[in-house]
Amino acid sequence: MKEEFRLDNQLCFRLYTASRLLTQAYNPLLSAHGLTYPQYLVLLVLWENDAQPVNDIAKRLCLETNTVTPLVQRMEKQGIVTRAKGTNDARQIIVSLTDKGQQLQTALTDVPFAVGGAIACKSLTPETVPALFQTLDDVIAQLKKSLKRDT
Amino acid sequence: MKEEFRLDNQLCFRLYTASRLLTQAYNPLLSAHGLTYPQYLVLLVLWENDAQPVNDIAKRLCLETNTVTPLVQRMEKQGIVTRAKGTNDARQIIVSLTDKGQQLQTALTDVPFAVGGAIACKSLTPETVPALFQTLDDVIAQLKKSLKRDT
DNA sequence: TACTTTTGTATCGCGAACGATATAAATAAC
DNA sequence: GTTATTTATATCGTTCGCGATACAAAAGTA
Repeated sequence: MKEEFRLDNQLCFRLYTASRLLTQAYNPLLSAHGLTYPQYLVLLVLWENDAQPVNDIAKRLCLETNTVTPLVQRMEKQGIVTRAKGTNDARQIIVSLTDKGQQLQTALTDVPFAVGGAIACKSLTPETVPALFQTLDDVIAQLKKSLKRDT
Repeated sequence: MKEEFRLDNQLCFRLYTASRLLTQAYNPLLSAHGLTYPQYLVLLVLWENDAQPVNDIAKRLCLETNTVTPLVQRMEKQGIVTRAKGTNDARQIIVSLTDKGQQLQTALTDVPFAVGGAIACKSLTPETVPALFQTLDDVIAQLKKSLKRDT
């Protein structure tokens, strides 16, 4: 059994597991408002900048448009966002928050704190978190480059 | 716009993105052999310990059995593993590697190196990686505790 | 022994993710 | 100005991931 194949030596498995479990921690908080985690991400994007085309949302979340399109369509059905043809570019679909979508920000105020509580551990301190963020950002940037190259 | 809602302050979004992109880096290497990343994880588990019940595989990967069952069924169809009723406990399904499943380890020898190359960046050094692993393991352990509590 | 509870898999349904493909609008090339 | 190419979404098919549920085998209890 080669060392490189040991599950405990895999960065990807750790990221995969941490991501899934942390998403699960969000779940009860979000589903109480009829939301999924990816839908919450779309809300975070729109709360920062309302009225964006599908493509911009996808780029911001590093997702493909064929993931974002049905995601946003479901959110439209729930009355959280509206989808309207772009005026400058008729190909674009501009996604905007409805009042309900705006108000969700207030309803979800305590979500970041609740999740922060669920994840709090001695490895996550005001001193270590910035380094962790930096590392993950670096890895993400590097992967974007690598994945772009062999397209 | 509250600071806690900024996408750039979210640990979960970073983990989610890093996990997805790193999985994408595995994809061309694995799909060349008809494998997906979760199937590769099952292989890693079985290469470490062959002939395990579905439940043990699921626990090792922090997945539910209703995710692993169909995953393993697909691998059985591909002739990578076999599924047999347990002898001690007739409820268990013991998943074992076929010859083809064993041989895949040789065929995939260079996967860890190729992925290592795709992800190599200045934030990942022999000095920093252990700390990163430790932090992620800590976060995962903490989340397991938190998620178990409110069941 | 009979009855209840727990445990191990499996099935179902839905929402992601994403590769492949389609379509219309915008842009570039000629 | 017509044709070719690129760009922005959308649709389709497959595989996860997981909550809810079903069911049989095992373990515990009366």
